[in-house]
Amino acid sequence: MKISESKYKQCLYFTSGALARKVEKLAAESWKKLDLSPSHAYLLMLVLGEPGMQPGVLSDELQLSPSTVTRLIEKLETKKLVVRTTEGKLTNVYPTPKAKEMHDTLKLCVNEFYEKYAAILGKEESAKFVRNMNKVTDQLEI
Amino acid sequence: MKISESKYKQCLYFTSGALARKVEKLAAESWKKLDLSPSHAYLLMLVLGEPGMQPGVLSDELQLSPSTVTRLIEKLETKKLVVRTTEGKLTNVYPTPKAKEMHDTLKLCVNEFYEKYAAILGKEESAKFVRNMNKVTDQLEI
DNA sequence: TAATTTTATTTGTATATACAAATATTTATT
DNA sequence: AATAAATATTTGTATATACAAATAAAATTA
Repeated sequence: MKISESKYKQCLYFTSGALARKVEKLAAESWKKLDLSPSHAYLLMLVLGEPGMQPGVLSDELQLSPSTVTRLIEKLETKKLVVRTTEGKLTNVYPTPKAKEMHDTLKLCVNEFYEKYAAILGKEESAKFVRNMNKVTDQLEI
Repeated sequence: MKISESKYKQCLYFTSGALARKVEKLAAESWKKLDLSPSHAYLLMLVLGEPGMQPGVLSDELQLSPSTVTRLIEKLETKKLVVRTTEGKLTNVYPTPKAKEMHDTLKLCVNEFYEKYAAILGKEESAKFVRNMNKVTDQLEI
């Protein structure tokens, strides 16, 4: 059943949830070849772009709670993709050589994902839609 | 940090996830007084509206996987809000008297939630936005 | 009618996520 | 300097969600 046929099609809760789950699935496909979930992949890319980035900053950038970020980092650590160093109350997260080797492939995956949805929604359309979602999300900030 | 300041602000994955989490939080507030999560509340309202509704139909309406619907029903069962009867391969889900007593309050909660986001986003704006999200979600159907 | 396929539902298991509390460190205040 | 407050991170625990496999029943086909 399409969401536009559901009884709750006018409800923001359902609509945003359903969209996120569908996008999640689409994104997951793009990173499956690297055996990473989208969240892990995005975190890793942030760390590759700025080695030593701290959990708090990652949490801000990823719009995820600090505890979630810790959990994501832990998993990437077991995969030997990042290492943590602690000095005082601060933690720095660094990519391993193994992660660095993956950098180009990661970029390709981002691009593949982008091309996939842009092909369906249209480049301009999807860009506009994303901007609109950001606006709404920021407005809902309490 | 606002999502519009994040490095991934142009990414559909992040954008849709962040929005859904924020909306989830907003919705959860509205149902907290009934000690229900939004998903449980919506499922319950479907069952109240059409007693005997089957898990498969609920799964369709809620845009959730069948197994997730089973889990939601199980929880509502332990709260004595629904009961299941099985005949053959079909299952029917019925609201209990306790659930029926809650019906009006549930409707109020839906309304409160709606008013809350409509006040922030504007009635027309939010309706348009929701329609647009549905369109995108349906397009992403694979 | 027997065998096969399809359909409906549940179960086992895994995941991402968050809240609240705990820990540890730094900064500010008195 | 000692105490208090703020900050950064992690841990314990709980949740919603889904996939894949299992179960069971109904519908179709041979």
